[in-house]
Order: sequence, then structure tokens, then C-alpha cells
Amino acid sequence: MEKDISQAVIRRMPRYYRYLGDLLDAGVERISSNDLSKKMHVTASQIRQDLNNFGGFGQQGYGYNVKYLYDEIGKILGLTETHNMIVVGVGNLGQAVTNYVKFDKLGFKIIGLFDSNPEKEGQDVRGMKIMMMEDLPKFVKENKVDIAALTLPRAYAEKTARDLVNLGITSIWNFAHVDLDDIDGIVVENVHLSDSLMRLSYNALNNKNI
Amino acid sequence: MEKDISQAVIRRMPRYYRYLGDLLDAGVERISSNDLSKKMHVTASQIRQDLNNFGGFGQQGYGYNVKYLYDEIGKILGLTETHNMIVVGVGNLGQAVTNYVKFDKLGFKIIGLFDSNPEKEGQDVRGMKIMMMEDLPKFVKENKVDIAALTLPRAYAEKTARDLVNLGITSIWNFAHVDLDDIDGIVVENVHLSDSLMRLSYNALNNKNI
DNA sequence: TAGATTGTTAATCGATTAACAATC
DNA sequence: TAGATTGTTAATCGATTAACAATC
Repeated sequence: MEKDISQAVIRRMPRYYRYLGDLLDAGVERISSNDLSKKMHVTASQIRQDLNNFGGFGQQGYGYNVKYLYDEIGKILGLTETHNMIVVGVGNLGQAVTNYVKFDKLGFKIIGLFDSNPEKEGQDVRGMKIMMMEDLPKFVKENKVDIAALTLPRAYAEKTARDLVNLGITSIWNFAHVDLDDIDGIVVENVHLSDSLMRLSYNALNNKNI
Repeated sequence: MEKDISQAVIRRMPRYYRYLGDLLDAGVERISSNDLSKKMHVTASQIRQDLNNFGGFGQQGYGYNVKYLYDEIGKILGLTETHNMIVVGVGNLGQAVTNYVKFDKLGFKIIGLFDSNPEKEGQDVRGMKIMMMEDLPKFVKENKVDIAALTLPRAYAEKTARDLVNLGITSIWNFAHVDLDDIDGIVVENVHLSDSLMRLSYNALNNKNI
């Protein structure tokens, strides 16, 4: 039973990962928390605190080895294994998500598209045939599904999420504009585009550069 | 010079707006911070604190009038005026964003699509013709553009953002996987999908229900 | 060894929660 | 008026920053 790491820290980890990846591409071998802090506009103290939640990856007098730290953060974030995903709700957003995931070079892989509209059955999207929701239980038995992207209208989102969790798919990438946190055993990551737009609107109005 | 309202508060405002909208749809006329807090799984204290950053919208002994509070939050978020948007980078994600904004019933309106690939010039996307980036200065002079959605590869994002800001479009809805905060006068709202996926991966791995 | 930089403890800051007087 | 519930001040909690001893 390890100590719980705060979501504030988790939110920052992908950003470290990105900067370290860039340094790696640039051929940089080592970096100190101080130099990294200048690039990222955060304090060196925060970088060291954040990393030390997961272990001592640095070395006194040397700093951090870029490649090593990059790989370690990758492990922490679970990027060493492939994650099989399905997309539930194959409208425009669902198709964009499908495409996005396909082209991003992280280890996420779309293995099935599902919709409840019979007219879409068998339609081809990026080389995959759309399946019907009623085919999902069988599909889950025959395939390892790690994550479901929920890209359907909010009216159907909660019921569908419950069904998914009951089928054993507990990790939901939620694009529907509802909160799903009530559902027992669920792990949700929300992408609420309209919330994001509203914040932009507010900050634009008030001229906030965050 | 009003006091600055923290981004932690701003992040929560759209969620209040959504819950109040639902209450409104359900015909609820008034609500106390306590009842709302139970629905939203936050403390009543936080709701009252958050709202009082912007004004005293409630009434002792009564609570909050749902319609009134909903409208006030709408005003705070700048949802009373239409926001004209352009989409810069009309690949798959750009098209999805176009479609998404069109169907969402907030006051955001796409008035132009721009790309730098000459092959796309004049192509029709949801009833709009794709224009070339070199047409943008003219377009900005002739149209009021409030927000640009940046949906292009990260390699082009920063330069393009600088160009946009120079043209006077300072509010950027950034889907490219780079930080743009350095740019003078910019207001950025990031939608970093891959960061979101990584957090989901971490939380799934560690079985965190946030 | 001397210098650099981490890991970690202590201090500060800000955000959240609790409490309660004001007031509808 | 009595009861309910806000607006707001005070207390607590957690996250960020500073400081420094440990150590490469």
C-alpha cells in the first residue's frame, strides 16, 4: 500500500515526458532540474518533488540522464505496454478519435468500433467495420479491451458506461458531457470540449494569459 | 482593477453551468448550495465561495434562483455573445472540431477553415470551402475573428500561432501538442489529447477513481 | 578534493472547508 | 417572527517553494 500520489502531480507527468522526449530527439544526454525548470517555466523544486514521488531518478552533482528518466516516466505512465481500445459511438468525433489514436505514436491501439445505429453496421471507417453494441459482450470475451473511448451523445453516455463497466471495461475516455464518477469501479478521464471552450471564452474576455 | 480569480475557480464554472442547465430543463426553480453540493459531489462551502467571487447571486433563506444563476454564469463565461471562430489545419481533427462546434448549442460559430496544403484549396467541408493560409490576413480584415482552433501538426503550431497573434487573433484553442504560453499577448486553452490518454493510462494502472 | 546538484525537510502560500453572524 | 440559507471570516488542509545536508 503505497502513498497516494496527487492528481496535481499526475497532471504534470505527461508534460515532463514530452519535454524529455524533445531533449532526447535533440541529442541531449543529461539535464539538471534547474535547466529543465527554465525550459518548462516551473520551479526546479517542483520537478524534484514530483519525480521523487516515484523514485530517485537523478544523481547528485550530475542531474538526470535524459534517456533513463524518459523511459522511467514512460513506465510510470504505463506506456510500455500496448493498450487496446474500442470506440463507442462512431459519429464524427468518434472517427476523429479513431484517427487521432491511430496516428499518435503512443502504445494505444484501436481494435474495434461500436455504434447502436443499425444503419452503420458494417460500414468501413479507416479500414475497420463498425460493429453493433449487441456484439460487444462477445467481442470482449474474445479480445482484451483495456480502454473504451465514449464518443456518443450525453443522453446515452451514462447507461453505456455502466454496461461497459459491467463487461469489465473500467477505463473510460469520456468525451460525453456528463460526469461518470458515480459508477462503481470506473476510472474516467474526461475530455469536456465545451467546458474547455467556455474557459477560453472567459479568459479571452478577461485577457488572461494563464 | 478587480482581484484576480484563480483558474481553479474558472475550471469549475462550466460545470456549475451544466448542472444549472440540467436543473432548468428539469423545471427546478430554486436550489440551495447544500442541495447542489450533493448533486455535484462538492462542498456547499466551495459553491458559495466560488460564486461569491463574481457577486452575491443568492438570497438568505431562499437559496439561488436557478434561471437567474444560470444566466449570470453564462454572462461571466462570455456566452451571451457569439464567438466567431476559424479552424486552422483542416485534417481529421480539424474537421471533427468544426463539426463539434457546429452542433454544440453554445454561441460559438465557425466562419472559416484554413489550411496550408494547396491540394485542399476550395475543398468543401460541412458546407464551407477550405481557404489557404495566405488568404488569412485579408479574411481577418473583412471578418471579426475571435478565436482560432489550432488543429495542425506540432511542428507548425508555434509559428502559426505567432502569425495569428500578429494578425490580432489572440485567443487560441490549441490542439497541437506544444506549449504556446511564451507568445506575447496570447490566451491559450489547451486540449492535449495525448496527455489525457497518458493520465488515463496511469490511473487505470493504479486503479484510481479520481 | 571542490563543485554541482540531488533528495528531502521545513517554511510558505493558496485553496478548501468549517463556522457563524447577517438577513431574507 | 422563526427557520433557512446566504455571504464572509477564520481554521484547516494540501500543494508549492525554499533551504540545505547528503553525496556523486
